[in-house]
Amino acid sequence: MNLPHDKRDKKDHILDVAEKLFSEFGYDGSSTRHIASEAGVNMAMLNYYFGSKDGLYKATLERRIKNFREQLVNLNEADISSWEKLHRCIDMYVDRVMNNNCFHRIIQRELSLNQRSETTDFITEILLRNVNEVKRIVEEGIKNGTFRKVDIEMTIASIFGTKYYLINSTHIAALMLNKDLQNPQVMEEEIKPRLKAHLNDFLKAHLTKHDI
Amino acid sequence: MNLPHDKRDKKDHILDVAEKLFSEFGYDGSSTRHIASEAGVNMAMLNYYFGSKDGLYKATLERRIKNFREQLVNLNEADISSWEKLHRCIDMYVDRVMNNNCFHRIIQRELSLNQRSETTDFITEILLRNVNEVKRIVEEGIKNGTFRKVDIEMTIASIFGTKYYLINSTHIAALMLNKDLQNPQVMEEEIKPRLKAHLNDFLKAHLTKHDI
DNA sequence: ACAAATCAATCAATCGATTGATTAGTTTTG
DNA sequence: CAAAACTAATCAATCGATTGATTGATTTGT
Repeated sequence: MNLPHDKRDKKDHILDVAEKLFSEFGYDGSSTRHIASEAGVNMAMLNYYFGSKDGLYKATLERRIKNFREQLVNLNEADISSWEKLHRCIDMYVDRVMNNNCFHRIIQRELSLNQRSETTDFITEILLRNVNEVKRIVEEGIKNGTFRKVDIEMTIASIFGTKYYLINSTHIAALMLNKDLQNPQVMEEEIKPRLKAHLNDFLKAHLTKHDI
Repeated sequence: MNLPHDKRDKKDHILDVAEKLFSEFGYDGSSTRHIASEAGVNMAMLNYYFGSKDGLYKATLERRIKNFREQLVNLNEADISSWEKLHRCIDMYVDRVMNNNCFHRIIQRELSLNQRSETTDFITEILLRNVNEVKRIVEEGIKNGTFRKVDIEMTIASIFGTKYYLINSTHIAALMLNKDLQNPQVMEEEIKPRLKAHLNDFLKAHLTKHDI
């Protein structure tokens, strides 16, 4: 329960706490009272600042999504090989996901609920850009003969699914890897480079045209 | 709202409805009133049959888990190649997951919540068996020289993550694939064989010892 | 064989607790 | 002092759960 220093810090502090609790207990599982007490503020402040619980929820999402948008890079123009594009894309993507794993847990759960809302559509639209970026790179690589012909969509499912498994099935992944995935240092120094290495390694094997 | 014929059918009917709603809205998002009305029974019947909401929840899980246990096959003894073991394992696994995607959505969400409970531990234990089964096959394949040396745990994360992406990120996956993933027939006739083909294809490329 | 007793199944009504939200009043700040 | 920031108290609504009553079928007693 770190006490904030000024107003800006305070709102951000509340958002930090809310994001953490939403990621742990889900939207319905996180009561406004719980969030307020955990953040060390009066319950009414949540409505004062964010209007409603839903407003608070959306605020936690929009804060990250804004950051998301800024980081969107266009690798299309780059005069580099398809391999290099893929390599850089994975590098950026893994960094982004691993550094905001609470946020990604939230949106993952949001997408796994079948109820379609404006929030869901919004998130879907954002994530679809990542998908299409990777898709374009692989398609181009196949077209220019660099890559082997593979099931592109399923390949993408494997790429994105691998990181989903690591950050959304923490319990099992932690037992399997025998690592403490709650520890940020372990994530940063061990898991992140290992995930990058694996994705690059498996994509190399998967996309390379081996002996016919 | 199909009306059941006898008591057994009725309990099963309630479990069917509960499973569907839990998978759609989550545990906290599914009220007992909603479940009861959707199942066409009086609210009190849920407590009468299952003791509590939590009891109903566990009953939905245990019904499938029981089935899970029965399907657990030991591929260890089989006198077949590592490739064949892996192939059969994936085949069984994909079938099982795709045929019970509501159930798998529930347990996946359960694992993504950070709160450890007896239910969580129970599920973790079950799923860990699948992980270890695959792990053993790959380890053995590497040891006897059939497979290339790879990051085993990350490879497993890719296998399980791929299906996870398809059934838990339905919105995005559906847009990416341009398929109706809510349609059971599409899942059965198109997605399932395609996923199997992809997993086998990518694992072949990934685990084969190519030119040194 | 037949009434009495017992049972599981079901219902409407309602319980206390908790939810998100709001109010009216107080303190802080510029 | 006036606006912004904050609080305690309280709101109606909904939550999961329980109650007592009723039904229809089954079992028991004679």
